[in-house]
Amino acid sequence: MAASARRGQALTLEEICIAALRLIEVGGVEGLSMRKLAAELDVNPMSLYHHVENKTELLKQICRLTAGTLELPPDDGTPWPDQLRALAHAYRALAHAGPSLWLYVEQHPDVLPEEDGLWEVFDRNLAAVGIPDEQRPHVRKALYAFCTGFISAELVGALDRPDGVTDIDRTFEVAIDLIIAGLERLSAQQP
Amino acid sequence: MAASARRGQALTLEEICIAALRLIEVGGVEGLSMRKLAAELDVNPMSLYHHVENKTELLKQICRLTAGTLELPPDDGTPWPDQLRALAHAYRALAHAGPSLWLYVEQHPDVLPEEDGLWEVFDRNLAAVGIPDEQRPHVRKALYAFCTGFISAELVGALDRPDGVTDIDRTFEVAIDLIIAGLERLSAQQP
DNA sequence: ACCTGAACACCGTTCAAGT
DNA sequence: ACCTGAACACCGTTCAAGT
Repeated sequence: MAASARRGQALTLEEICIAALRLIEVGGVEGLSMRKLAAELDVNPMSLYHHVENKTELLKQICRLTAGTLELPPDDGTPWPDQLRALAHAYRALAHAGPSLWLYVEQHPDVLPEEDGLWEVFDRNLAAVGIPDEQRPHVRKALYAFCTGFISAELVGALDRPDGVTDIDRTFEVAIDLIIAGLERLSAQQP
Repeated sequence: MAASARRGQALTLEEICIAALRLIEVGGVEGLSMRKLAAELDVNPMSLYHHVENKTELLKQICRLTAGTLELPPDDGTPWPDQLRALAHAYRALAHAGPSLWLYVEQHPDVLPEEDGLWEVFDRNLAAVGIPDEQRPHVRKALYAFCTGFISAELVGALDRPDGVTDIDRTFEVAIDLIIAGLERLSAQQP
């Protein structure tokens, strides 16, 4: 009674990841269970452990897979405000493509090896702004925090409530404008 | 075989909440279980359900309890940048007092009835900045998102990594400065 | 009114046994 | 090499029975 007993083909890691992603986007990360996943694949729950160390390791794999699809703005001569805007939009688009998983990554940043590309884009553009070296790591982290903070607040519904204003895309633009304005002002203050 | 069988006194809601808070700060919200909580109180797990509807309702109670301790800056004549700074620091202090619970609230904003006081402080000060009515809801949400975003990123450790810079308090100040600078610039652009 | 034990429907994961 | 069933140690919660 081998694989062919329950299913035609052998189980693959890719197959597992795809099914897991489907389950996650339906029921959230906390709605994913190894047993449900196995049922989805018509397989014994324990078979999964031949392809994946454990549940958190599976999640890590999936997170890295989707994080790799982030489209970073290239290092052409584009003015820094446009590059920062582009990065913010790309990040938000990625979040909207898989909200549950994105929220999981936000709370477990250690699942990603290091978001090198992201920091590079920030640094390159902060240099263009004219932020002094000493301040750059701080500003870089502030930008990161602002960006993830907005998206996270949006995804969990924290921005739905205080009023009837529902144009969240507009709010995002205003938020970006605010940051850019702040950077411009810091820039103007530099010698 | 009543209460006196296992414990001297009757079980109270307050007692349950305190024990739950202790467990949460030791092992995180996901480390809290009704069964462990009961063990901590030396009580049958099912006894808890006489004082609390279920686990999520218990969490809601605890969240509301601690959220009530946020110290909002009063509506005296203090200049708006100072008031916003004070609010940011109060919010961060609350988060640091109970990181796990704070992160839980951040991902489940519906556990709090409505953060009225918070929005009032924002609005009052944005009026002082001179932000036009039409933009105010957007800017208000942006400020909220930035503030929670920073604290959340800090708590989960997302700001530890990119470099050796560890003075996170300084980073927080820089982030606030950046926002204030942005608001000042918007303010200057108003007629 | 408050507490309890047994039970149900779930988890993740280990381990020995199968092909 | 890959799959499986039984088992272990956990969950939250219901329900009928106890005082």
